Amino acid sequence: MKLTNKGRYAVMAMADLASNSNERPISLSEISIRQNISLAYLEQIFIKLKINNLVKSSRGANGGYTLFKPATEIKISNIINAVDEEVKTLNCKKHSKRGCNNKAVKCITHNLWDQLDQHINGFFEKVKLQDLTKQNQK
Amino acid sequence: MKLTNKGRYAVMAMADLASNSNERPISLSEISIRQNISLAYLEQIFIKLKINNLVKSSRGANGGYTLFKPATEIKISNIINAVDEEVKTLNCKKHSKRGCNNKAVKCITHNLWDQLDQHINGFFEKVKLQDLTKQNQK
DNA sequence: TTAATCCCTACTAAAAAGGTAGGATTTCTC
DNA sequence: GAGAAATCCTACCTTTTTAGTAGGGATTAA
Ligand code: FES
Ligand code: FES
Repeated sequence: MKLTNKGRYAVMAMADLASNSNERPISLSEISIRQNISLAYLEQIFIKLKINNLVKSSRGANGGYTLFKPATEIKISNIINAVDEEVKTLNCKKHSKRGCNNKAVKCITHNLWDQLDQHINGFFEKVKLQDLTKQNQK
Repeated sequence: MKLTNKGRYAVMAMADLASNSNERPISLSEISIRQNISLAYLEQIFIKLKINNLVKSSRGANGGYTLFKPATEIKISNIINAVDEEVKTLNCKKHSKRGCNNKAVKCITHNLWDQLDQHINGFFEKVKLQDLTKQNQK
């Protein structure tokens, strides 16, 4: 399973966007400063967020990014998946009959990882971006 | 967060041990063949399992490993932790006041990762090695 | 026209993962 | 006592992934 800075940064940046936007686009340099993430790295992350229809961009001076849809409709899982950080706990291909280690049968721990997978993804499905905005932080 | 082959192998090997032992010690070469894991790599894993009192060893011919305590009393979290695969989703030090990125305050996503952490670790705490033995596989 | 901004591609340094290699030590069995 | 089977121990290595950096190009508001 993977969960690294890229995924964390993506969620941080989206939360920043959701917290600070009031219609106007937010530039990456703003986010870079507020969240202390390198601008060039942010750019790479936002390309993926854009491709996945989580944000839209406006170019040129005073440009920046805005959420593509309301923060109530964006799941954390959408963000994580967008930046290629799928939560993958299984070692084998999920929809194959074969197990890991090239065996013909699923291994003894397969069910465990499968359940964990559902457990984690269920969590990411439940939480919305809205839940992370300043307004909702206690 | 980390969850890689090492942790998976450790759980697999422990499940193998729990499934196949009838008092006599099980050698790593047996496990290596059954689970298709390199012997030398298994050795490294078992050193850690031993240090953490999850297995005990008997050296010499006919030696091998046995569970240190009943499979009903070994949690998956014990195994994962033993091989240094702690589930760590937070970027910052948990018990510090400082946030990630060296900020003085916890970041906007901190609570999310903290909850995820508890979610996953709760799962690993609930499941016992016994649940993975052949007898319990449907 | 200029500055701010997104867009795009390529490269790279450092760390982690996933082992391999080689030998030393212990203990059972013949 | 010799050999074989096993654990123990340390060092090294290769590949992949992570986490960026660098350098420019295209677009647009003022
Ligand atoms: S993880 Fe699916 S078969 Fe081992
Ligand atoms: S993850 Fe704890 S402060 Fe950001």
